[in-house]
Amino acid sequence: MATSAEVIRRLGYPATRGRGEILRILAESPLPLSPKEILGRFPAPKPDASTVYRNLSLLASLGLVRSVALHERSRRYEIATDGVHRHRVVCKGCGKIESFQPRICDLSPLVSDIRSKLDFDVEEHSLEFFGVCPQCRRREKGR
Amino acid sequence: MATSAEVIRRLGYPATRGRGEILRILAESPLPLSPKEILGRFPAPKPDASTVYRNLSLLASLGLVRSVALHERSRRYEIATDGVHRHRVVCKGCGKIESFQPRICDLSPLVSDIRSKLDFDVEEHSLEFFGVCPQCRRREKGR
DNA sequence: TTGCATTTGCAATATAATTGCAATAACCGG
DNA sequence: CCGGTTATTGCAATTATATTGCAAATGCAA
Repeated sequence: MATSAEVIRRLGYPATRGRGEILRILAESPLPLSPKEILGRFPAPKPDASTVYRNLSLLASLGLVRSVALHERSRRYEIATDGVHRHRVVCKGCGKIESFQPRICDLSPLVSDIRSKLDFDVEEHSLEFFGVCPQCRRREKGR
Repeated sequence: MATSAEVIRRLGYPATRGRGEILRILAESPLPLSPKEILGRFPAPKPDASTVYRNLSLLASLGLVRSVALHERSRRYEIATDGVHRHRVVCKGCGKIESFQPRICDLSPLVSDIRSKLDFDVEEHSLEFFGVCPQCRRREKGR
């Protein structure tokens, strides 16, 4: 099994400490993280924030991480584990985020629809759910 | 049919010029717009940007507009026409955005999955597609 | 038309992301 | 393992996006 350093090098870029740490931090997180959160989890010495931003852009362009848009001010990122596809559920009450791997995620009817109507080749999609978590539901009922 | 001013008033807020214009601008746009683009389409006298931000937040909390996250630096907004459900396709090459109304959008298997695994009540979802538009596909092939 | 509550414009501030440049770290060949 | 080359990093400045306090202006019900 290839280490993340090997993967980065094979793609033609130096495997610096920051790049390895970002991949490790994201791989260990069940939730997508913002650049600030990623920086917060760096072991000392922490790099500059600009380094984190630059590396996230690079890793995203290499397809090793993906950005996740949850209608927030800041972007989040998650590890792009090959073949593993994840979605998120965000609680409208408390903002809690849960990530899950769907048993099934068949959007092919939609993708064909897009193909025939708009002539776009769809390569990726991003699907997020918004709702109420069990805790907030109880709180709402209590009122 | 109720005017947008009536709808806003009925929800308990003064129907100011800015609010009406935002709803009109979004209703006339086939694509979701950023706050800056919305401001750009305002007829003179243009309001301050802060007014646009404040009103977008208010209208979103009232459910009259929805924010759309396309992995960009800024959020976009679209009109929340009752019962009409839309998705977007973004071209990775040129950034072109197309909006479409799916013939079918049945995510109920996923919603039940979320219900049983995470116990969240899902109320909304957000589904975006990323791919290559016909123009960019031709450009790529040409190379 | 008047009075009250809310919103607006303006300026200041906060937060997120990007950039230029000199110092530093990573990598390759020997 | 060592030096030379190249890319990256830290730092500071800058830009873009969004938020806030407050006095003046506006919306609207009576």
